[in-house]
Amino acid sequence: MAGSVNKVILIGNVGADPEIRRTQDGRPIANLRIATSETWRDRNSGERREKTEWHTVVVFNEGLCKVVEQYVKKGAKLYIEGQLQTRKWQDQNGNDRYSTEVVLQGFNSTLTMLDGRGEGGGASAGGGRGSSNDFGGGGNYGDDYGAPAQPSGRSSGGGGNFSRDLDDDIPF
Amino acid sequence: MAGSVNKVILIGNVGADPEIRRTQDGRPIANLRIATSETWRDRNSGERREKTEWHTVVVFNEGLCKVVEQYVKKGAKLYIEGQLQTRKWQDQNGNDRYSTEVVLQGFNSTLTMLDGRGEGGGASAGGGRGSSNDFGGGGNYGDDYGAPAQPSGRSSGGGGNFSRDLDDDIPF
Amino acid sequence: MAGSVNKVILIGNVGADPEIRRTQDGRPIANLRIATSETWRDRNSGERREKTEWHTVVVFNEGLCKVVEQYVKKGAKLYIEGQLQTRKWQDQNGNDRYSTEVVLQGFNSTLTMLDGRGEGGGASAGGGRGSSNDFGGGGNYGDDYGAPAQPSGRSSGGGGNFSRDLDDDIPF
Amino acid sequence: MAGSVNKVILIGNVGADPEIRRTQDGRPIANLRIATSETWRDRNSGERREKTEWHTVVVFNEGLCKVVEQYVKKGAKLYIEGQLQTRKWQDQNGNDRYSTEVVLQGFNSTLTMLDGRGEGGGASAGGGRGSSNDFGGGGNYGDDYGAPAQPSGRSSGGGGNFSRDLDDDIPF
DNA sequence: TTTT
DNA sequence: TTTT
Repeated sequence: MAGSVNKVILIGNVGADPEIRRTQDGRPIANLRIATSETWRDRNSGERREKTEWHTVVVFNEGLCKVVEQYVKKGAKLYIEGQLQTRKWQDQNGNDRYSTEVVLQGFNSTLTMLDGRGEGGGASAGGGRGSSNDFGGGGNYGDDYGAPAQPSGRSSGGGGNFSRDLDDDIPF
Repeated sequence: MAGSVNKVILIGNVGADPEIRRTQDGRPIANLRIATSETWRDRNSGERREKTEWHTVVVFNEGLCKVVEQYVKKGAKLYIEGQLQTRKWQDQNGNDRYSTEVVLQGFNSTLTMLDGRGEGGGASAGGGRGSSNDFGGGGNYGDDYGAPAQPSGRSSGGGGNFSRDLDDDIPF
Repeated sequence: MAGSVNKVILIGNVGADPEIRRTQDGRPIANLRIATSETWRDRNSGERREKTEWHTVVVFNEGLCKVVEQYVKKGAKLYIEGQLQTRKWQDQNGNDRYSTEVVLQGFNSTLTMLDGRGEGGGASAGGGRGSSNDFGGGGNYGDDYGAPAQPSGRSSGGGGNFSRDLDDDIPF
Repeated sequence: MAGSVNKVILIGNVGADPEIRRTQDGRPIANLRIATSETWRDRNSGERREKTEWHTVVVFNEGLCKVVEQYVKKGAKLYIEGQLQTRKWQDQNGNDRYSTEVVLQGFNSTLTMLDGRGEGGGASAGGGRGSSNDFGGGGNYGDDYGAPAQPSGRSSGGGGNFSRDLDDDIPF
């Protein structure tokens, strides 16, 4: 469809240390659970109330996976920009089930660490691909094909085909 | 949780005429299905490929429900700003199921019509509250409590007019 | 114009303690300077480079001004959601000058503190309107007319409690 | 600075046919003026009011420049995702002046056509670089280094260094 | 200078 | 399962 946009922006905390898995051809995939929550005061009782929402985030982007692997731990506060994607899968009874995830893949995805935790080294989001950008720990991690928007010194993406052929391996 | 953000931005087309339902106390709730899609050329085969993603959007906001009721039809192109929310429910076998929806509710939700279709009347998004803003059909529909951000003639929550007549007092 | 969107999202640090000023009729206006920056490695020299961008943020929203006044200090990390606005003014020689600012005003503006600093009390963003929501310090501060998007205990603009007790009625 | 975000999202109409200029080494730069506007009903007078905001958008991204060159005309409705950037320049009297622009450059920039105008051909956003994606007219144009987020068939960016050494050539 |  |  011409002219469509599918964007999710989250700021929240990671509920558990991320799981990193690998495809058959060696590409990493990171799974995160991120909590966002809202607090308000009930207009009748005056009590403070809170509601927490849990989001499943799946990182296909190689550079961002490295960042996740190296720096993201349980409790980390993250800024995430990705897309909504609903996967269809079958449960053990053969019934269709659907899981909706926030997917970080491709050029418009971002993951940024918002607290100091896990920093220190030389995180490389675009990393390992020769001319890639080397973002500092806790920086703004562009995706594998990405280059930061800035006046000079842009890197180009690496090659390689990508196949998300393991959808069914990642139940909700 | 302090400092969390949960935001979804979609631009897409409505797959069917919206359903409007009502709560026991008469509030409207609109359900929409919105499609976003991406087109790309396969880097191996060179074929053009497309992937469509369907999103369930639930509008709790009364003003936005009115807009949906009056103007949104199958095929309409919309800009949506809402939140991710996952509901737990039981299927007929008593098994837990989860559905993730884009919810439009509260102050940070928006629904804007991006094509001319369905316009014409005097849609009132803030409607029914006396001093509310009356957005024209196809305009930018704030929520029930919303006021457009602009320099003059702004309405405040409880009353009183606002005039940003001091623009010149705030040099760069 | 039908169907337009004007949105700025910033995460950055406050460069100096905010200035709060008041209009003749007593409304507060807060001015903030926020820095965002990007780091990358120059693809030729291999050097690490950084570019910092400074943004002027003007908060017209009363509730958010209170938050700024009470909690935001130099160095604070903020999430800001506002609109771009360009003001015309005259310099001392009578020449037209333009300044572009990120304006927080009206229903679609947000300011959220992303670090623990300056928190503690009972910041009230929706404040001063009786039934308003009372967000805790460091919470997600809706605007003056705002209510958090959540299933129950929502306040509506003019009155009446809201209960999304029909969750189960809206299967996927 | 670790963990910063600088993002502008606009939906608006193009005020005039875009200007495309070229750097000394042949790279295109497109300048657009985009209008967003808001309509509301004055809460005192009941009159309908409107305020239009004009934005200067500068496209450094080669792929997006091609799209602009081929498809974007006066009146077109666009979705833009870019960054805020303030340039310093000197006026004819040698005084410092500042212009703030929405810059489309690097991995997190997008330009999408929201109306049917100008469509038809085989717009190529990533185009002309071998393995690039070929988005259809009116599609979602990723940037030069970008690939659409989708399960398979991703393309990588081309090479080449980029230098925005012509800042001063683009006064407001 | 756009658009409705 | 996070965080305040």
